[in-house]
Amino acid sequence: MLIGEVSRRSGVSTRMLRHYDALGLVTPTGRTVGGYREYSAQDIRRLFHVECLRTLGLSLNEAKRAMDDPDFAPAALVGELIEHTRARIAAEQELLRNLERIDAAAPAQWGEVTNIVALLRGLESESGNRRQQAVLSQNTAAALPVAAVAQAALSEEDPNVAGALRWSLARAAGAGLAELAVGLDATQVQVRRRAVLAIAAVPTAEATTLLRRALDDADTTVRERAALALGSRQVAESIPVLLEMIVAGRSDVEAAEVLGSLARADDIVRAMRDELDGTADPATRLRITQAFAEIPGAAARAALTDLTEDHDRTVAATAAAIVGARDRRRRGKG
Amino acid sequence: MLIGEVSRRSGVSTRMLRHYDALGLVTPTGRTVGGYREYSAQDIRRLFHVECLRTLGLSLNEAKRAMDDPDFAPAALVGELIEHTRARIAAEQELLRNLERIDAAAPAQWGEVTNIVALLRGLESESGNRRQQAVLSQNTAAALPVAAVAQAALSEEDPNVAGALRWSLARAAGAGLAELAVGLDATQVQVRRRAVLAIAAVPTAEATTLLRRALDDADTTVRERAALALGSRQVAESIPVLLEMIVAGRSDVEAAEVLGSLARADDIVRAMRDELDGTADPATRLRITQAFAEIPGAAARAALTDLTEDHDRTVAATAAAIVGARDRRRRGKG
DNA sequence: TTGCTCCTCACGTCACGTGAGGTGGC
DNA sequence: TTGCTCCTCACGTCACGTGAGGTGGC
Repeated sequence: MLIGEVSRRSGVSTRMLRHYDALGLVTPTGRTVGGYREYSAQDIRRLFHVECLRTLGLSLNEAKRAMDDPDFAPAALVGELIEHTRARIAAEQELLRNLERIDAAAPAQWGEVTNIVALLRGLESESGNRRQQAVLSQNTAAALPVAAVAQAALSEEDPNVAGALRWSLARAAGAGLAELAVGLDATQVQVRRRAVLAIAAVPTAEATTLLRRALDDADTTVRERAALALGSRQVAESIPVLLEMIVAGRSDVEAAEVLGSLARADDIVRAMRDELDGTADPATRLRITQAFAEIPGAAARAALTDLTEDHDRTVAATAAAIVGARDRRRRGKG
Repeated sequence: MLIGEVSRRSGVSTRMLRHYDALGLVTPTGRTVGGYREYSAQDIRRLFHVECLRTLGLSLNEAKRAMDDPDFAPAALVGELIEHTRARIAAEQELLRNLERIDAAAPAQWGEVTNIVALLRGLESESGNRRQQAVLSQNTAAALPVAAVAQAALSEEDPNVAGALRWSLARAAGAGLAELAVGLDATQVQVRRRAVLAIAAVPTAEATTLLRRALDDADTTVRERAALALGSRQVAESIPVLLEMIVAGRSDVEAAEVLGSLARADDIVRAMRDELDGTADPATRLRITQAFAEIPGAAARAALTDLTEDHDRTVAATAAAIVGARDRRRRGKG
């Protein structure tokens, strides 16, 4: 069979058939009188062997060795090919992720692309300083790969870097919330805690909705972070958790401050008086008493006046001091 | 900054820095009196841009265009890069699957590898003939990528090719059963039907265990195929389904034959008499009567003798004919 | 004689590595 | 003077594509 027909049947170009001949990979057994290459059935079979090995990723030289060297066993090379292929796939998938993030950021110029790539690479750095710098050096106006930043915020262990990431997301005005929402459903508590902190920094209605969901979280810290954020947003559902914090003495000062900022003072005072009646522990009663200082209005004042006659002398003294301070403040204003 | 320091800081070889210079990609702004390349801060920044674009998979020429041509927008090229990357990943994953199948077949020589690749490619052919040929041309002694063959058997629509695949798997003496077992749990009925047929062809105890499971399948065909196979293996659990087949008139001849081959004749006869008493449909009663012909032993003979006096004249005549035939056979033997 | 197929030789591609042979500044 | 760095020129790698210029068989 002449080279043209071999090429047509095998799909290998005549150029490559001559090249295989030159390498000694597939040498036609004969030549015609005119000097044309003449391939035997055996040659064709050898050619198909070569093409088969090439589809597995062997180079021409490796294929030659595999076919000519009887000691060159397949097992080792196949194992190596598998390993290399896996590594290539992993690298390509990493590249694809980055490309998709760039695509999502919709950069208008190549300069922005460079910035995004620098950020993505920075976020993957081992050094906390580098990660920090990568986030902080972002241009405010530039396109941001929000999904990547959000995912980084969910897995960032360094508190400083995490803070920078939250700040960056907060500026993105709600973009990236979808990724953070996924973090709220994570099995790992740490991820949920990071998620609630990051969402709390986003000043949008969607963020508020997500924070409401976090109020039911199994983890106390997640619930309390959500409550503090919701309280600052004047969401009444946060009140029970905030009261719980005061009772338990966990971030009770912050919780009291947030409670005080909530508009529905009467409800809160009622709930706090219930808590007060329900416990005998002096430390708890004192914390609740101190929390009254943050609540404005007549109801809180009435509660404090009652407390000045409390049987616990420390509570009574504290209540008296707060009432005195309130009176002075009022007089100062008036 | 001289070329050596630039190279050390950027990780780009001096060779490539000169190459970038030659291409006009990154040209150092100045030269020293001695003719040394001198890179400015601006040049270095440009170099980092180039390297960033290269990590995205841009060629040097594309990077040059991206940086120099202000009309060359990123969106289109990034989209293209994403598409190409996806295509490459898909191709690499296909390659990986094949490599793993070859690895699992543990070929000792490259010739076997070629055979396996030819088989794998043949199985993926559009033409039924080619697929058929690929299976049949397998050397009996050669290493077989059983997993691939099993998966092909589960999805093969051409009945001839499917038969060849089952035959090939049956010879593999139980290898590939794990993949076929997965097919038994498929949501698609067709896959489960193919799975039970393929498993039925495998003459091992593990196959029998799997067939028992198939007796509970939601699909009638799957159950009946399992029952026929189990009956031939003398598994009594198949009896109810086989009886059901006779009653319903589905493959009742085969079912009766299998029932007859089962050793526990008395139990079967009792079950069949129960079925007979429970139905008034003449066609069903006739089929059951005919099925008695396949059951050896005294119990079947007694049942037939009773049936010669059945109020249905066709049933009575059939029973009489079978009893007559049995007597002749016995006399012939004696 | 006209197409067609085949031949050899050789350059181009792409992103480099690796010399050879020579020079400049400490 | 001795290292060290830098210079240019150029070949090699890998798997090809694409000619140029020429020949053989129908």
